[in-house]
Amino acid sequence: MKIEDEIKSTVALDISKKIILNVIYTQNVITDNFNEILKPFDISGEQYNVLRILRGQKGIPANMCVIQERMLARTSNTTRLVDKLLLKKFVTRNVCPENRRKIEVLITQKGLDILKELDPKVIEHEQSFSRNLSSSEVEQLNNLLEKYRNK
Amino acid sequence: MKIEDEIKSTVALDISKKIILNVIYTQNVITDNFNEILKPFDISGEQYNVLRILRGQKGIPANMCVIQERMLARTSNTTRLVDKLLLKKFVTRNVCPENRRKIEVLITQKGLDILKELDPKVIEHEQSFSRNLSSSEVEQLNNLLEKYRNK
DNA sequence: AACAGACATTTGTATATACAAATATAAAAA
DNA sequence: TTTTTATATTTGTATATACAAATGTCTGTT
Repeated sequence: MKIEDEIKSTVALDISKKIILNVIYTQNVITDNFNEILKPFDISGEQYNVLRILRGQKGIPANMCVIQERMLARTSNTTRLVDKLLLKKFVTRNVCPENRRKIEVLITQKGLDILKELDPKVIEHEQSFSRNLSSSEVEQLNNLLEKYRNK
Repeated sequence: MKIEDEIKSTVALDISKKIILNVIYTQNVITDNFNEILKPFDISGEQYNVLRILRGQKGIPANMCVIQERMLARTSNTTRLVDKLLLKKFVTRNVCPENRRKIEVLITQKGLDILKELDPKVIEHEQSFSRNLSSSEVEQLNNLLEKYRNK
């Protein structure tokens, strides 16, 4: 569906505006869809994102800065995000012995387990969208987005 | 900058995942940038969006449903959004005389004025991104996004 | 050792959002 | 006319987020 129809626009849109709306709207579709997947697991998209970062650390503890700079949306509150994960016992949190300003966050087995359970659903989610495009179109879309956003 | 670098990814990403991250990240860049523009005007992106919808009505009152279905992100709380605009006197709100379940929302002159002041800044914002692409690439990006998100 | 400045994280507060339940009105059915 | 169902919006509550200020720790300088 064209973006004008999605937002029931009555006037013709400038192409520059159309792209903006298209990117925002597409992101909404993706995340709404993804939240549906996460809902039964009682975990938010941001929390999932943090767990993924921690798994990617392969056992190396991550401190708050590291988590923050790897997140998609730089939130101002990594602390409370990790709090939630701690409550659910998906992570552990300890003061770093070498530098006590830092916090070492690690994913637990329980955290790894929930990620493992989610993995196939997440892959299916990702592919369900890219299946709409040919493999060269997928490449193109990636390149165009990267080129587009660079200020 | 490539998305892997933006999120400091250590592992190679699957192309389907890369697109997702690229769309989300690009949307973040766009909205962060846009919020900077809005900040001095003490108005949020959502509030701006509602004002645009109301201006598009060209004097025809909009009720809550209409506003909601034209918004990019279907928020569950149009009421409180309109409340904020009402406080700033950017809109008026009245019970619809024909159907008293409905609410008629109209943009005020003050609302039109702030939009007018924002117009050139918004256009510059939109174009600053699309200037990175040729006109055929802009078309392509639009088409690919529309094709991509359709489930 | 004492101090200044930088760094990493946390907390306070105000605002925003999500979701469910509640209210109010209208239209249709019994 | 009363009851039921649908529609439109609002409210309550819990959670999330943004931004600034505060806390605790470290490093280098005097």
